[in-house]
Amino acid sequence: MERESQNGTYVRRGVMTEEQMETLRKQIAVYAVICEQLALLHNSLSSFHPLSSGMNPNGGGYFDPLVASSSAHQRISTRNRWTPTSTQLQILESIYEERSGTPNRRRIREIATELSEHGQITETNVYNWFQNRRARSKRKQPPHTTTTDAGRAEDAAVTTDEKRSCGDSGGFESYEHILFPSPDLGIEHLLSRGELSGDFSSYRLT
Amino acid sequence: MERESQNGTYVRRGVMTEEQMETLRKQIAVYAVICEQLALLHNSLSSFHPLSSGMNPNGGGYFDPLVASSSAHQRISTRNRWTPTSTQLQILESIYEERSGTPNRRRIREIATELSEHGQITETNVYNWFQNRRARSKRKQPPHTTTTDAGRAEDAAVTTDEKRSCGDSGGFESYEHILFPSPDLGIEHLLSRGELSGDFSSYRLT
DNA sequence: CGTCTATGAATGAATG
DNA sequence: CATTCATTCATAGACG
Repeated sequence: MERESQNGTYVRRGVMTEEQMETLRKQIAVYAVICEQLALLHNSLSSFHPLSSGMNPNGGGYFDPLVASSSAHQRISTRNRWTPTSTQLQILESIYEERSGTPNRRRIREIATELSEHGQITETNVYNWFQNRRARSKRKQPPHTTTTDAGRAEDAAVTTDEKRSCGDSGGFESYEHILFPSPDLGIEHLLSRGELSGDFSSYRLT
Repeated sequence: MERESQNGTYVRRGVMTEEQMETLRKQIAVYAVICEQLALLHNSLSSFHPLSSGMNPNGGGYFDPLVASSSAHQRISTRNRWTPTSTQLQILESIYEERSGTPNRRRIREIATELSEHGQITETNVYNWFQNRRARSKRKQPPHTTTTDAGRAEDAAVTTDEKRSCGDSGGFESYEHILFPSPDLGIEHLLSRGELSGDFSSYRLT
């Protein structure tokens, strides 16, 4: 299946800041979950009403638990390091956004408890996550202390450090013209046309 | 389990009208497209820092046979990974040699600035380079205990170092791989995997 | 063309 | 907190 990707999807390279990337990634994570849900739904529905999509001819809506994809060589085997599930990540990200301060011990515990419903997790994991998250997002803004930073000014042209440019969170508004310059296939377009909710905070997929 | 319906618009589990089915199918299709878009986008500007205008083989002994003149809008990129020019590499190596210590933030910046004379580079690149360099050289040399390095062969043998590991969360381990298993991510892919995090009914995006 | 290898990058955890 | 370490993922090139 080949996509169109004609002129429409042309994207200017080199215009996205690190922060924008993060926002994008979050959005992607959200869509991933949505799609998973839809996929599951689809699977269960398929048993009643087989669709044309190349599903498992089995019709049961089930799957092979360990599909070796084309280039995937992932081992589901033993890994000791905690890895957040996408759901957990989403929650963590939202929490991170709403309060920039370090969650105190109490808060950490709450978060850990909540997240444990979506997968294995410990308080230490949560703690570390916040530590790292903060430290790493901080590393991208440092050169902004002084206006008379002439010596560094030229860096912007070369290394193009991220410049603070987005203050919103979770919204596409600021980027859509960058992300989807094509007027016929923008996110806003897609969202507004369907019966599906266009707002993340209120969508529900029973 | 059965949703109480006040009017006919509610869906009772297991009983779906054709119309609802159609709606659902549309939703799936729409999300599939969105995800594709996001995936594509991700591929296009994968790297969080702009490496515009490609790698200029300026002064390097290398130049890409594929660099062309930035006309092929397709996905010319995927060439996102920074690759040091030979000149840069030499400098990096020499710096690494002279002070095996840790180049601090300040130093990194200097190096990056200097190397930018010989090609596109960012501080992050330099940072990563040293990071990797150190780690790599450490992994090779340390078995200097000589005689005992025979037992070192089994690296995959999980050295009983069971830290505070977490089992699985009943879902996938890393969301990113689910998201971008391959350039051709589509609903089919999601459907074929059919795996999801078990419960997703209560996540919120705020 | 498929596989292997070197290496840039991402990230959980540890250390000061 | 700021840095650093360790492990892993992903991909560009090399190789056959």
